[in-house]
Amino acid sequence: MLKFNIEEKLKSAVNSFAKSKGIEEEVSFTVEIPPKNINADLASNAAMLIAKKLKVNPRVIAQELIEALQKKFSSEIKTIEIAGAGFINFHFTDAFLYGELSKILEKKENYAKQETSKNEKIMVEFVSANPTGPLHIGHGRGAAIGDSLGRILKHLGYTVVKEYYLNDVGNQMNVLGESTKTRYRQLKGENIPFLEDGYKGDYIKDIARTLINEGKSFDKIDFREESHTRILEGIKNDLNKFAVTFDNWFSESSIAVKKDNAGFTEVDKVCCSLKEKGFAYEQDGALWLNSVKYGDDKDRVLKRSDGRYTYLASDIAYHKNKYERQFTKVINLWGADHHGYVARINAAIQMLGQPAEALKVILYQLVSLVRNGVPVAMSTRSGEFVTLKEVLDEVGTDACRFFFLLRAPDSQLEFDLELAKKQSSENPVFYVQYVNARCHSIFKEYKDNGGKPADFNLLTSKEERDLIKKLALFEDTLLICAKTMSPHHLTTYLTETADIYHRFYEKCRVLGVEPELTKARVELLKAVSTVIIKGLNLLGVSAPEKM
RNA sequence: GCGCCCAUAGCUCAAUUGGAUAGAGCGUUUGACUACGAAUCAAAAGGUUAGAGGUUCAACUCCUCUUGGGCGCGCCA
Repeated sequence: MLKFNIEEKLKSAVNSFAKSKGIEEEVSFTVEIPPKNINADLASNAAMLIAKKLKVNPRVIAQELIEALQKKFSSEIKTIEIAGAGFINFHFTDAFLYGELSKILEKKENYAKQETSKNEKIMVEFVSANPTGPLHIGHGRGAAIGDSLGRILKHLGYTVVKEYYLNDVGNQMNVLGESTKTRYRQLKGENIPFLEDGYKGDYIKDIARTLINEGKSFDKIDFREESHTRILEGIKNDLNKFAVTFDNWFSESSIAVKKDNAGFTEVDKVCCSLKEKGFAYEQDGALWLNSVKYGDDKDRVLKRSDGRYTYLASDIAYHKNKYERQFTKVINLWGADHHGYVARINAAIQMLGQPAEALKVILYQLVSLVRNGVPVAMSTRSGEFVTLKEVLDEVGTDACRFFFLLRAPDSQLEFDLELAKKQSSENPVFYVQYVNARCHSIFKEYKDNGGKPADFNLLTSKEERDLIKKLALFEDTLLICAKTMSPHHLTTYLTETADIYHRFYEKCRVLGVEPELTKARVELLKAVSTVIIKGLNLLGVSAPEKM
């Protein structure tokens, strides 16, 4: 992991030092930003780890290491010192920090783009909610995480495709059609019972009502198709409102229904091939996947004894298709309730000849919805759920996305509807957006009357230095997000940056001081604004100039 | 019963993946608008990181057990 673009260089220097001491294996030391109370820009535990291997006093090793590093990094690092049990603390030269600032100003919204790893092609598959009902609040969390992760990876220079897998075949679609049909007849006055396993949500009634209003005759209506199309349209509208975009919509029917010239679907073919390779076998009239072989608890059915394929069979064919499209890394975002499914899909992709690392399933814990402290059940079938749209209408896209991206996917998220409404003016998203608004009102007032370029050497206060350092960490933050597959580090980073900015703003006047200082500070603000706008953009949050 | 995830300030959550005195927001208390936006800032209070052991120079982080919660265990999707 890079730290101020310098960590890698430091690491190799330390490793060659270790080698000169007779240590052959890599020393896995860290270079980190020290806690706030430590007066240093970077810190490393390298000496402690080397000393341990050599069984000598860490502070002695630290002293030798410092001498070796000092010469090598004189342009970036001003001083190095020993602290505590043997930590090595680094202080940057001003020139190094101003260089980072110039880089942001020069590259603007392309700042932090990476040149490496261009040949890696990543797919992020997320949401993929069944088109049997509107998106609810849980889907929203997956949507926010997947979309932002995709944006971040794209910004880092990877080729990224964000995809939605549409489960548009299977029994559920028939149930959906029947549900609408029954509602239609009921609305027409027929006294018939509703289906026991039907979809009970009001949206079904709405569709039925619309169909009645459109006046088509009953026999001519394809209830299944009409329901599917309308619900999908609603899903697309909600995602659009939520600033979530997809590069591709992949339909299950293209692998499970569509046949080739010989009359086989992709699902047929992949099952057949698994069987040939010995990964699947017949038993009790069904076809089983030998997923135990790759660590699953038990084998899984691919094809039922009645001849119908299971969902898993489709999913394997789908993943085969993904790799045929040359993705080197496939990321799936699933709700935590699907975790039992991870082992079998992992097994399956290995049977397809992929290394285990080619698939990464990110499980996000479900959103537990609370209204005035009372838990609200969320089931598409019970019809008793809160839709994403409802929440968006209440709290807005920016607040909703920021809120979802504030926490790690692993943490369970409690979403109190009443609280979310109240947060309209206290939500941390405004705290970050306010930074950009403040910058822009200064830009509006400022008049650049030419002259010499800005002199960053005038930016000497602690507040300015802290701000520059934080800006220079933007790139690291994105890399951490990519490494941990979670955008929430960026959300935290932006909040911290906003905090440092607001403190700077309080202490340092920009307008009305010496013209040269004003000029330098305006440039600093341009860099702040660039990073804040880009950061918010990667989260899918707007950065208005006026609020 | 078996498996996965989680437990951190009154509440909601962080902690750069093993580092130095565990941090934010909300809430509470006290102060700051006659210069760039007070959607802000300054300060205070709040912790045995669920509990007990273990590994380590160093544990919120890794291992074991206990307790408490969420979820999953179908020829459903």
